[in-house]
Amino acid sequence: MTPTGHIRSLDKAVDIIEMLAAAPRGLSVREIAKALGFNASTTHHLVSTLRGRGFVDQDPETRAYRLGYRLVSLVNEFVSEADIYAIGAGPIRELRDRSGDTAYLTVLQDREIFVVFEATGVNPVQTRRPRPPGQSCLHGIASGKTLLAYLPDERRAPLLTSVSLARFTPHTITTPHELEMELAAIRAQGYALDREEWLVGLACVAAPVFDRNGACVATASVAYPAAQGERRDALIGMVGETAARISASLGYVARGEDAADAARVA
Amino acid sequence: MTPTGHIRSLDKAVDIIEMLAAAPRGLSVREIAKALGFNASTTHHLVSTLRGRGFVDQDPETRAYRLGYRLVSLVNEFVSEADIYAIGAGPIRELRDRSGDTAYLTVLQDREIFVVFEATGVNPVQTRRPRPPGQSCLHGIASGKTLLAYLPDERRAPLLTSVSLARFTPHTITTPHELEMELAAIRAQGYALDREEWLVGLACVAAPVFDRNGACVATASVAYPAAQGERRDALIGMVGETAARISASLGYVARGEDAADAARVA
DNA sequence: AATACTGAGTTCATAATATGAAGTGGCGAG
DNA sequence: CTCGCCACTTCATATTATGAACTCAGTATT
Repeated sequence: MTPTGHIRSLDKAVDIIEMLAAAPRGLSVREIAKALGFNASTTHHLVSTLRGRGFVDQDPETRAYRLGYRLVSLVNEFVSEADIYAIGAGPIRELRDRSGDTAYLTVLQDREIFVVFEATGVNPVQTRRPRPPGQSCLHGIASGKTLLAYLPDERRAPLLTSVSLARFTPHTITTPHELEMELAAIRAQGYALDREEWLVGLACVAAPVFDRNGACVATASVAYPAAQGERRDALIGMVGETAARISASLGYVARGEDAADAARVA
Repeated sequence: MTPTGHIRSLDKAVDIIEMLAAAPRGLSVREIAKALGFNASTTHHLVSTLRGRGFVDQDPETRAYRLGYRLVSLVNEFVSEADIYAIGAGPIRELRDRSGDTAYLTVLQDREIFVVFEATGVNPVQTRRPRPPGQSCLHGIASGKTLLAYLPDERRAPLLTSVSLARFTPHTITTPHELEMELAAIRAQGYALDREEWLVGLACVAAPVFDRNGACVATASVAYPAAQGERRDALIGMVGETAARISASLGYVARGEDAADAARVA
């Protein structure tokens, strides 16, 4: 169970940080110690060390501890400097390792889909075809449909009217109405499928990646042989987890209602 | 020097986290160990423990370590749930303890200034006066001027035209032009002063608090006897630090140019 | 007003554990 | 093929985190 060289005191410190993160109003040493089953003295030493580094703040009057400004600013500086590629490559490779399929990280640039990173899998699927020049394929692949689905209305509308809904296979969506229905379905379920719409024999699953402002800035996706239809649900799960993880690394927080929470006042 | 019960391994882990936060592209175990002067094995144990908790991510191919999604999401959840009061009260109390003066945390609600939290100091200053009903005092106090100064133009303009620039003392700013000049100066220097503009004998220093979107959502301020003019510069420093710290806790990152960095692609 | 709680922070002997030198295995360069 | 580099593991040992008991201060109870 325990990996080699697990450092206990650090593990405890992480427990404390996790606990404090879930308690915006702050906690006393005693509360932490009791909840986590630590000795009060040990807890105090740990918290005090964290406080010395600004990872934890203490209210000088109530003596309650709370997540510290240093930790918050550290993470936020990291998030604002990190780019999609640096953060996404690792999880996409893990997705490839878990699924065995080729996994992709894609973004929308201008009106073209762009593969930021690709981790080639061991399962053999043909995923490339001669690219008709000037023809966008946003409507024919899972990642393209995902990027379209989560685009703000004012950007999606012009794109939809100008994009040619070229047919690639018998399954390609070729009418604006069908496409709108499909995009709505994608938003409702949180992932997109490609059922041999771009290349016969090729199936895909894609899920949206959000940044800290809740904008869909990328997709995670895998391509697998359409013949292995029974793997679909498992892949949906994996792709969703991967996308959620990259989103979290970008500072995305799933919100209940709106984003105004952050600025609310007691 | 070392506070009681300083836990070394945790301190080292914090060093590692700080280092990783400054390296969005990731670092190898060796690089970390060399830079921090740790044994490679020790470093590996620490990093491995952090990885086990998701505080650090490892690229499965390059094996480079990077700040982990769990840590990022933890902090961002904390930030979006925490409110100004919970985060600001501690630092404001510390400001009071450092300065000896009464310290305030204020916000703008509708068109009125509202004291979210007040830490009463030991230095005696009269800070209250009979409040003329219906009369706003945004233009007469340091925190009010700060809130006005950092308001987006479209919100400031209507407020400035509707606010009555009532005179409270001989030093009160009473013309729209003077006020505009003052607000510009406040934005340029990053803090505001009140030179007996509201109450004779009362001086104030205020600095803006920003949230993660860069909006000024509050101010930190202190009130001190105008007779102690020589303390002004020291107070400006303290108030500025306090405000910066609260801003950092709210997820604010001072940005070089614009806020689009977060969404940039490699 | 005196007493008993409760909780933060400290102390210190000791058991527990992080440490780091040396070693393994895997990968890439020459 | 060999060498060197690096992530990772091992394990004996010295370092260090641990926790029972304590102090101190504030607050509730009698």
